[in-house]
Amino acid sequence: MPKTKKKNGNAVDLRQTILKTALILFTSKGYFNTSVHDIKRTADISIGAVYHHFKSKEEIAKAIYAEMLEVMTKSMDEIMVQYDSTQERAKAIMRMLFDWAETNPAEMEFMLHAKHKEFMPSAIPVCSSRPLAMMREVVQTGINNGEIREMDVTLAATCLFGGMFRMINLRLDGIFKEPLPPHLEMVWDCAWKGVAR
Amino acid sequence: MPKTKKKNGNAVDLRQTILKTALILFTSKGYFNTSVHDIKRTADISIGAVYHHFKSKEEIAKAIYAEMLEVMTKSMDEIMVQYDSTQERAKAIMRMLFDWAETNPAEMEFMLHAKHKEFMPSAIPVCSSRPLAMMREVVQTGINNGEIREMDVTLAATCLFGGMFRMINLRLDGIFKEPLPPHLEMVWDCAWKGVAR
DNA sequence: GTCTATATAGTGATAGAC
DNA sequence: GTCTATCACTATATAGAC
Repeated sequence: MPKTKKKNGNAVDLRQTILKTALILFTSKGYFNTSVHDIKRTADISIGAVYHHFKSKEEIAKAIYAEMLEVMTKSMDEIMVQYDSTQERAKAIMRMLFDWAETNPAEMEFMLHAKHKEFMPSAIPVCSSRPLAMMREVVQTGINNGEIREMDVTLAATCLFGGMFRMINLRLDGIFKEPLPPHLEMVWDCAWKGVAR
Repeated sequence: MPKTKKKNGNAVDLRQTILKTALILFTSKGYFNTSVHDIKRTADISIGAVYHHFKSKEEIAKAIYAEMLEVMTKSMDEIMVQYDSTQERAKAIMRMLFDWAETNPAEMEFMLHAKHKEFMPSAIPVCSSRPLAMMREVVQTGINNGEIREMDVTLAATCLFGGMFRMINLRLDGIFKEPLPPHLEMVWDCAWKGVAR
């Protein structure tokens, strides 16, 4: 029975433990209200372990961000393959994000609600990220093929998805008390009516 | 010629200078990236002066917040008096906020974009504030009198104003490059089509 | 009411034993 | 690879002179 030095039981990948713990603290208390000592304490590990896996607190946040962006991009890609029309694609995106808000609230909070610029000045803004760009592309395609009215892409994308983003924020903040997925049809209907030709 | 001890020229109301300086720094660098020494330095006053007028850094933020909430409430009240229908009222609200985003970007940024809970844990959330409540009331009235489709108020309000809020955020972040007011008609049209009966 | 100087506490990060 | 102990620094806030 090989001995490792950790006092924790299952520290196969301490890295993931740190990321998970940090995410929870960052989203519940905020990045700046979370010290590395908080992370260490909550994860029940030493500060040396934290700094062995990440060179700084900011790097932890950046790792969370990058991982989440990758997952989102992958899901978007699948939607693009699975559906053809802008209407179907946009609705599938909305469904996916509503679902995630329920199943991965912390991740969603961190991606959609956090002010990344303030603690990860070097990271690319969410707005310029691949997933968001894909959403605009979906809308642009819709404008080109006549599914969506002629107008500025950014404006159209914002009108189409703005209500959804805000619903998610309200939900994550605990203002909206009910799970989002059952309201998909209604929110989608309002959004699509607004921009459809 | 009466002598005062300040080294600054026009420190009639140093309090306002502090608030204005703090607002700019809070919105440009973020609350946590702004130290009281930053405020002191930028406003070219002493730290003693700051702490004479405000008992803590958080109190400065709370003062900004309260002042801004009051102004917004007042403007909302005027809109309620000036217009009768939900359609007119909601559109007037949108116009007002679009205008403010251009004329008072820092104030708007602070009100709509900042994560108040993280640095003013005791302040009431924007969502529960008077102005936001009034927006929901406008929508509720619209549902009652048939201007807006039958549905959950929060949901309707979010669908109606969600696009607008997001446009403002994009604009304040510098993602959307053009002034918002000229786009009012388009955004309003999308929003209203979505929820109108 | 405004100033300078300082107390106090906690932060991000490192050193070096094991 | 994980630990403990500690550094260097910066932050908020206070004390007390003027």
